[in-house]
Amino acid sequence: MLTFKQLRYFLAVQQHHHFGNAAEEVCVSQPALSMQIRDLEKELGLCLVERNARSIRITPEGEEIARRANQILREMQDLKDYAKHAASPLSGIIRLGVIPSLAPYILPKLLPALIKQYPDLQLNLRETLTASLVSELKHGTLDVVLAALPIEEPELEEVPIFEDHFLLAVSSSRKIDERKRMGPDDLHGENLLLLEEGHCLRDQTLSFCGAISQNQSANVGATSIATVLHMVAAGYGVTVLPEICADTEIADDRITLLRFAEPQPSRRIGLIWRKTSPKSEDYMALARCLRNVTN
Amino acid sequence: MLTFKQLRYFLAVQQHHHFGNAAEEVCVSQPALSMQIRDLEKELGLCLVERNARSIRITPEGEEIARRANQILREMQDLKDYAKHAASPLSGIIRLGVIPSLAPYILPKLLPALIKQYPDLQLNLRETLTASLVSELKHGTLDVVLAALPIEEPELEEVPIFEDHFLLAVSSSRKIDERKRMGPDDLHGENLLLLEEGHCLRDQTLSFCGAISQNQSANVGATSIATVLHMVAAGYGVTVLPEICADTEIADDRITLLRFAEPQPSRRIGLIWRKTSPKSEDYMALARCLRNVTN
DNA sequence: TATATTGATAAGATATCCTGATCCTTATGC
DNA sequence: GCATAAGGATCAGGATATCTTATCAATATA
Repeated sequence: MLTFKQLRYFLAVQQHHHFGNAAEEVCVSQPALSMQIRDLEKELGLCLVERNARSIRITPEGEEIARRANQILREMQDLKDYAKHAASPLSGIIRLGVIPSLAPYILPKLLPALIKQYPDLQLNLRETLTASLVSELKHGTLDVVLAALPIEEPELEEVPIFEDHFLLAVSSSRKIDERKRMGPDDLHGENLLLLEEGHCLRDQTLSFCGAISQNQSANVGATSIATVLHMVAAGYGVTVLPEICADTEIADDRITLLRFAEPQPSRRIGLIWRKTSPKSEDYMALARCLRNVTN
Repeated sequence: MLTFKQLRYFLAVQQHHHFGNAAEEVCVSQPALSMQIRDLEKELGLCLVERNARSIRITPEGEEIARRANQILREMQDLKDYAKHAASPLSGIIRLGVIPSLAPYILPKLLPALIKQYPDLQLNLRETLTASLVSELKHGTLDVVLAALPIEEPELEEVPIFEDHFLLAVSSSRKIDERKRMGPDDLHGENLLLLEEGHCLRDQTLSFCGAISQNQSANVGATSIATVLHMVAAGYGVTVLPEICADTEIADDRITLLRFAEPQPSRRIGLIWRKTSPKSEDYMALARCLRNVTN
C-alpha cells in the first residue's frame, strides 16, 4: 500500500538528487530510504529515479509524481495545522443554539468578549425554540445550547448562568408609581400579551400568573418581544419582560417597567450540552464567559 | 506520525457511524481500527469521534478533518491512476529532441502514427542543433534524441533508423539531364550554399565535398533548408539536400534534384538515449515506429 | 592501479500492527 | 430488576514491516 512515508522520502530524494543526503534529511539510514523508494516504485509500477553510478536523475514521471506528492504533503500539513489550531481551548467550530428571547440581548455582549478572549473560536449560531434546540442538541446538529433551565434530559448536562428576573411592562399612560412592587394579584383584569406558542417565555409567564389571566391571554401570540412591547406601548395590555431585554428594548417612554415584589419571579438561564461531548471543558469556559457578560 | 491508513480508517468510521462496520469495510478487525482512530486522535490532539455507549458521532472538527482527508485520499488515488497510466508501454511523457534538418520532414509523418499506435504517449518536442540536444540528453533535460549518427558518447545508446541519401539541388535553368549521376567533382566551381555553423548537415556536406568548395561556401549561412533552397531557385548556387526533405521542399520547379553516383553520400539518422534510462524499451519501440514511417 | 563515492543488498534487531479473546458500559426486553 | 445484546476498549501474543549496521558492487578520480 502507498504510504506517506514513501512520498516524503521520495521528495527528499527529488530535492537532494542524492540518496545519502536525502536519508539524512528525513533522519533515517540510507538503506532504509533506498528501500522505501524501491517499494514506492514497485507500488506505482514506475521508475521514478534513474540511477547511474555517480549521480541520479528523476524521470519525467518522477517529477510529475513529486509534484503531486508535494501537493498531498502540503495538504497533510494543512490538516495537521488545522487540528493544532482546533485543539487549543475554545477554538475550532462550536455550534451554539440560543432561544429567541435571549439571542438579541445576550449575543451583542457575548460575541465581542468571546472574539477578544478566544480569537480561534468559530461560533455557528442558530436561533429557535427550546424544543428544537434540545432536539438538535441530542441529535448532534448542535453542540451547546443557551436556554432557560431546567431541561432535565438525562443525557444532557446543564449549568446555570444567571437568574433573569421578570419585570412587568405597562403603558406609561397608567401613571403607576415605579417604586411600587407588584404582586401577581396586580395582573387581575389586565390584558396579558404573550409570545406565540412554543416560546418558553410564554410558558413561564403563564405558570407564574397563569391562573389569573388565562382567558385574556388567548387572543395574542406575537412572534417577538419587540412586537409585544409595541402593543404594550400602544395601550393594548401589559406583558412580562425578562430583565435582560430591558436595556435594549425600552427606549420607548410610553412603557413603564415595574418590578415584582420578592420573591421576584425569574427564569434561570443556563448552558446545556451532551454529557458525552468531548468539549465539556470548553462549554464550562463558555459558561464563565457568559457569566462575565451578564452580571 | 500521521499515516494514510489512519485517514482511511477514519473516513470509514465517518461514513458508517459504526466502528464494526467501518472495520469490515477496510478489511481489518474492529480493535485494529479502534487503535488507528485512537492514534489519529492522539496525533492530532483532537477528539474526532464522540463515543456514547450506543452510537457514535463525528465532532465538527472530525467532519472538517474528514473533508480534508477525503481530498487527500482522492489526490492519492489520482497519483496512483497517473502512475498506472504512465506505466503502460510508450506512455507518459517523453521529451524528444530533433535536429532542424529532420524535424519539419519527419514529424508530420511520425506524430500521427504515434498518436494512433500509442494514444497514451505525451511527446514534448524540442528542435535545436545536435550539440545542444546531446548536452541536454546527458543532462537529463531530454529523454531521447533523433539526429544524425554517430554521436559516440560512451554513456549514450544509439540505434540507426535509416540512411538519408544526399541529393544535389541545382537551379532548373541549368538544364542538366536529371538522369545524370553526379560525382563530387561536378561541384567544382559551383557556389555551394550551406546552413549556418552548428548544423550537422553543414558539416556532413563539407566533409563530403569539403576539399572542393571550401572557399566559396564561406559566404553563406542560412538558418533553414527552405531558405537555402530559395537561394538555389534564385540561381545563387547549389546545395546538398537530404532526400527526406525532398518531398516537402521541392514544390518549386525552378529547382532540379540530381542524384549522386554510387556510393551515394548519405547521413545515417538514428535515435539516441542514455544507456541508464529506464525506458530503453520504449525508445526501441519508438525507433521501430520511426522506421515504419521512413521507409 | 589504488581510492573514494554512491547506491544496493543482507542479516539481525526493533517497532508496529493485527487478530482473537475478553471486558466494560449502556440500552432493551421480560 | 435482571438478563441479554450491542458496541467500543483493552490486552496478550504473534505476524509484518521497518530500521540499522556492515558489506558489496560499480564507477569515477587521482
